[in-house]
Amino acid sequence: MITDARPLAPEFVPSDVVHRDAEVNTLSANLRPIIRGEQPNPSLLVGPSGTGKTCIARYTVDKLREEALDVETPYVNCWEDYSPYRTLYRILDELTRAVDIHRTSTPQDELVERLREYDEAPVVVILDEVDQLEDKDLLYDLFRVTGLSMVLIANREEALYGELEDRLQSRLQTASSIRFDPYPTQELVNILTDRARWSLREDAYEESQLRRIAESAAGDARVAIMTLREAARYCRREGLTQLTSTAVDHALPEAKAEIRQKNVERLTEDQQALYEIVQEAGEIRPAALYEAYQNRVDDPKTDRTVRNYLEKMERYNLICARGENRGRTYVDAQTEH
DNA sequence: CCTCCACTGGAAGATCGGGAAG
DNA sequence: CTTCCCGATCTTCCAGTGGAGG
Repeated sequence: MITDARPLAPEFVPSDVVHRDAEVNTLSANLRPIIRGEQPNPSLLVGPSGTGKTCIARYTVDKLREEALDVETPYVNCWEDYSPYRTLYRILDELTRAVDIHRTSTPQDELVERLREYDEAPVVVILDEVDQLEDKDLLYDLFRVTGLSMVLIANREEALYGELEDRLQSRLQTASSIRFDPYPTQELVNILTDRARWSLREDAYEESQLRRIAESAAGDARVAIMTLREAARYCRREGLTQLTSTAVDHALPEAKAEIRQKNVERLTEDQQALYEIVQEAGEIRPAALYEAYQNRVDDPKTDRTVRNYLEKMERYNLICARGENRGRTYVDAQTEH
């Protein structure tokens, strides 16, 4: 029943976007100075996950490239490349293919210097999940590179601004921020209809099934599309030719589990042990957690290191830290409501 | 009110691994 | 080969926070 799986992939950018005209237009207008050879102010796309920020950023930047031929548009996901060094490396890698940059032994300052020297074309960097960047000073360096402009993407504006120093804050004042809200159900249905039309056999789905998916996705397009994909896979496994209600029911928890599983796999052995303990306990106090951890692994790290792990796992949305100081407990994000 | 103490998280320094330079 | 230098990771140290209990 699947004719083309690509439109169901998380990173797919459609050649035409729906329901985000205003956002696209604002972002296009922000970037327009590039065509005249001027440097645009940074743009800041803010909103919860699955509201189309990444998609619209990539889409708009691609359009810009069609109009102004020599624009480079490197994309960095700061969740994956969270250290300043890796972010810089990724940008340069996309710009120059980084042939002679070796993973270590090239100091960070030199990477910045190379970015400054790059003058072949104006550069628009998309920094996705920029609130996950652990050292925001890098933004300041990037702001000062002439010929480089930025599209910043963050879940919550406060999370970003809260950590910034004054000099960065004042720089970001000039940024125009574009707010993304969760999709209403009908818009999700339309998005799903497009994806289904591009990727599934025509007679394989009905709008009522897509609507069920849209309703359960709570405004999150990523969850909706992943659910559709899981449902289609389920049908293929079971040899069904039609998207059924059973398939949709199966798909929703599976889509969520898949997102979770991806995050767990990225953890180290120690971190996975911690995650298991929290998962088994449901809710656990710090001292008990550390004690259980010491018993579980052969060569336990110090408690301070464990706190760094927990912070990281919280950013991955695997666990939640509830309360402060003495009242702190760690909760499995899955059972947390 | 005050003191205790479990807990947090910043800062600085040690150590590791890998590539470059000598 | 050794030495040097880098980022990444982990440890050590510690000031700060706020709830519990005198």
